Amino acid sequence: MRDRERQSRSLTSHDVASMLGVSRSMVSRAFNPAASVAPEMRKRIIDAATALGYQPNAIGRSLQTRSSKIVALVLGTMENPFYAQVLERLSRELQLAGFQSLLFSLSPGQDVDSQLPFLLQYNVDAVVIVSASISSGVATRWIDSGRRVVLFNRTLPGTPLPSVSCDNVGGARQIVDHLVAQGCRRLAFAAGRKDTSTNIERERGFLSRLAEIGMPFAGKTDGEHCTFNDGYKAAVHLLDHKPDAIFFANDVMALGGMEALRERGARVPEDIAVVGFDDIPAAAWRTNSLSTIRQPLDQMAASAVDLAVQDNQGPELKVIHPGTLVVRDSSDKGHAAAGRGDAPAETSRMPV
Amino acid sequence: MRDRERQSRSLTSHDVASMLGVSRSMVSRAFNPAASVAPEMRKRIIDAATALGYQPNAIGRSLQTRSSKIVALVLGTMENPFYAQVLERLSRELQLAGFQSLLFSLSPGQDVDSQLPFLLQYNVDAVVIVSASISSGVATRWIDSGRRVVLFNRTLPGTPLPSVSCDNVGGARQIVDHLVAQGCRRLAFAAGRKDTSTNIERERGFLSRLAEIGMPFAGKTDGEHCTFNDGYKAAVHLLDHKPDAIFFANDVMALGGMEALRERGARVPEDIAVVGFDDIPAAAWRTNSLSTIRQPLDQMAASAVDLAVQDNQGPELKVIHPGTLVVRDSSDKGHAAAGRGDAPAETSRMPV
DNA sequence: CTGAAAGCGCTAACAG
DNA sequence: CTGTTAGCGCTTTCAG
Repeated sequence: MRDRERQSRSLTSHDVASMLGVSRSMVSRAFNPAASVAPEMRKRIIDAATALGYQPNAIGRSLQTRSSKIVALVLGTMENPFYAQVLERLSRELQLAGFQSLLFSLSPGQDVDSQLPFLLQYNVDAVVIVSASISSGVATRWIDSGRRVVLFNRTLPGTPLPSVSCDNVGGARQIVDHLVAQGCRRLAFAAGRKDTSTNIERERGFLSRLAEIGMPFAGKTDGEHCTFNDGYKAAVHLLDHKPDAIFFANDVMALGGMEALRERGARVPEDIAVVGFDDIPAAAWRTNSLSTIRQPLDQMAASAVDLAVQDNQGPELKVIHPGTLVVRDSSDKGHAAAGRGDAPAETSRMPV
Repeated sequence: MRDRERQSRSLTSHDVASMLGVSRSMVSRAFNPAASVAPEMRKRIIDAATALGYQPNAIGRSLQTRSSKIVALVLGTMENPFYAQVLERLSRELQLAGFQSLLFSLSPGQDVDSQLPFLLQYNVDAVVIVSASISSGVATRWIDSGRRVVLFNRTLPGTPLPSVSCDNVGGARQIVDHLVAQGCRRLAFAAGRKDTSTNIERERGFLSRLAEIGMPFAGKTDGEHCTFNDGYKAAVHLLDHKPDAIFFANDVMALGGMEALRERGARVPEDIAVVGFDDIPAAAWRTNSLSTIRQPLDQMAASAVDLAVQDNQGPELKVIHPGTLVVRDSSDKGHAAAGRGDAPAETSRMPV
């Protein structure tokens, strides 16, 4: 239908400009909605550009504008499927806002600091740190360099770094109330990594709510990591404390824990109720049917993108989204051993 | 210890050059190992640069060299945890080779074509397409533009696009042999999406091996997608055919299928053996203990990076890595109902 | 081995 | 509204 170039040298604004007998500035302006250009002029340029297959070169533009329209996403291991979801939402949300995502996958043990020079080299407009640790020294150097840093599901005490996270404290408190309402009286907590703010907050919420209602807690374990295996081991240890409910720091651990419980002959939820945190896809699989706190990923991703690239330097430097308690079989004594339908239990009962 | 700038304007090669009384060219050369520079001169420059905190700006360099040192990673949804692993390995491998990864997460139904203009804008050196469909028209346009396109776990018949994948046909054949050795005689196949090459190849291997050994197959289902739910439904349907073994097109489906089987009272593996494909982390969880074909991700990622950025324009345009059969409880009739140890079954028995 | 000059592709300030 | 001019930060001939 229309001609198409076959040369490998890419076109420049000069090419389309000279073909139309206008200046390079005009084709630049034509692609900038905010620039004032005669409507028919703009149309003529855009038409010619599309016919030729011309697209403004982002590298050239970045050099001039000092903005690459790229946001760096830094994350550690993705052993926890929750982070795969986070990554997906964040990058989609960024695309919607006209940004691209540069991915930095850190090897275990490696911290952000070592990769920072590379980020700087690419003039990224902002950095979203998802599941990795950053030292406060580096963080302030970043802020000084004028770039924005946003922490996702992490907070860094002592630095004014904007962050967005789920209400871990509130979620844990919801869980306590739910378990107590189910008739549980001996609640235990299986912690993940001690040095992550998510884990610390979930534990704090759990303990504080228990204290408020005057109920002693049955026991807790400290974990090295947050894996299926850690959950398994935690459950084995916690069995010594004879709990009637265990709150695991995240879903992956809870799944491991449930397996241990089943093997030891403890029925879930009749003998021991189990609740996790995150609402990963596997939690909804009816094999597991794990009660959990659902993190509002879409809203969290949107907030993160706002903080990273929108220039609403508003007051909300720490955005906290409430999570939703999703009650499934693992903690629902009322429905325990009730009849099951024909389709997998992807739908779940929500609390009233 | 050493002084550190606190200005937000970033340093340029000019800054360090003028401080040392040399030309900008020299500092550029100092950072290029291939350039000929007097050793002590290079040291002087590098020292000054590090003291100042100077790093060459990648955008400026890209403009000049026409190489951004960025590779685009295109992928669809990450509902299947296998792709999270793929992403992680690919980006790590790229970093090792000195490249950064630009991530393109496509919404369901969206194809690569629509995002292509953006990729072009950033002068990415190559594109690795992981789990998405690309039209052959677009593919050839890409090749014409001089950039390299590599398909990961996908092939696009009719185009000479380099690809790297696991030996799906061979893996499926291994599975048939294994199941037959276990005494199974009525093998069924639960397919995933009909339009993915992985699914097609796995089915072909399965059927061809059955034909070779003269064994009829017990039945198969066609899936719309590749989810847990699809596996569940497939298992329900396949039960009508009274199979004694089911090969699911991937692990996620197999997990869904096993759940359906358990609910219907079919014991795994005693009544029905189950095998998946991919070896996602959840397959090793002892809850599931799913036999599967492990894809050699590290090697596959390395190959993909080679094809994408190394200039070994060798003959191997289609790299196929063999998978490894991992036998776990779900297909191991010999060990079925055997005693279990104290630790989760992360280790697995390999075939002799 | 080093310096000077040119230019990658683009946008923005300044005139008209 | 449009053209001209001047760089963004870097590498790369080309001379010396």
